[in-house]
Amino acid sequence: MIEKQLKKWFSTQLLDWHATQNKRTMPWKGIKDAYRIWLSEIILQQTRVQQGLDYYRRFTENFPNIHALAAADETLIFKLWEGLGYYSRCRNLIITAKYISKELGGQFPRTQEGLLALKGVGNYTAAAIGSFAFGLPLAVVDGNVMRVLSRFLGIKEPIDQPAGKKIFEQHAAEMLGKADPALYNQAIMDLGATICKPQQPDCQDCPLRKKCHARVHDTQSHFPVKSKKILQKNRFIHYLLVEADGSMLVRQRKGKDIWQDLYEFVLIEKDEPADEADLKKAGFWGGSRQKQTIIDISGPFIHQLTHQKIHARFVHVKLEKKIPWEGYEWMEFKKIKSLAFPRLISRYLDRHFM
DNA sequence: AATCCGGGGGA
DNA sequence: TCCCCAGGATT
Repeated sequence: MIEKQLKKWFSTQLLDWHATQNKRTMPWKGIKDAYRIWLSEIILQQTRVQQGLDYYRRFTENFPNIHALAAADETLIFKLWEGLGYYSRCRNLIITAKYISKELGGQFPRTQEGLLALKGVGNYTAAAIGSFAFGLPLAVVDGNVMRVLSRFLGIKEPIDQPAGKKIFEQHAAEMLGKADPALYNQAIMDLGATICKPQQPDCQDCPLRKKCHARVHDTQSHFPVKSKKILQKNRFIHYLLVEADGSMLVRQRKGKDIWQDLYEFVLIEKDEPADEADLKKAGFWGGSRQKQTIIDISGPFIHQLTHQKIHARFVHVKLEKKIPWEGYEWMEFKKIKSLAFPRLISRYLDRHFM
């Protein structure tokens, strides 16, 4: 149980800092439009504000309201999401837009349970939408909040385990300044992002420094505690860009692997990297084909993901005419430009094609 | 509870 | 390199 006095001091200091010192500005800050708040929160999941800004701008320009998004072409939505990562967010965005537009008449749920029922909306996002749009007394718990609270209260529960996460949610709910939940939530996240940073926090500028456990004990770097280390896998993928008559072979990725719903070219994955001689053999790509001209063989691209290190090479070949290719379809250049590709591929395309 | 899902930027 | 970002879904 946290002392009432301490909670009061915490939120008072926080809100005073927010009103007088906090210079952070963002397009969605302070607005009450649930659609735009939801959109910004989905974009910002595990994504830095700086990285999300342009995506937010493009989405709001193309889809000014929930009905516009619900009625939009999926391919275009994915194209606008291209490069942002975590593509299931985009899939869920589409599902939720249609659901709210068609089933709820365009009105967002105004309760925590209703918000949590939306695809792609978890505890954090439900609290964010609920407090920002509707003033519900729900405490947001994101990476910023857990860092601030772990340091201030000296909480050593690991933030990357469900049990620890629950502890933080309980503390966050208790600390929440209920007079203005939206303002409080905004303030604590901004403080975490600009002052109480992961490395080298600016404690001298922090309004909470006098009673901060980590500051008092000079143990800022010990918080928050994480228990797991991420295992990484190496993958060796080779893309054959088959061109004929102004078209190329592509397919949409399905299944549980990375890049679900995005497009790709003819994929050959091996346990080891292929050398240039392999890449020139038709057999490497699955059988003998008609006469082909190799236009380009790229050097290795390294593409680093959270759980995987991908080693990729591209081979661009030209055929005299289009032939069927199991699992892939021929698509004109013009249409290819409207498809969403993984960053790995779009980087190659930017450099060699479009 | 453990694991997976992207891409980028800062130290 | 490593860390971590306005997390959530799946297994």
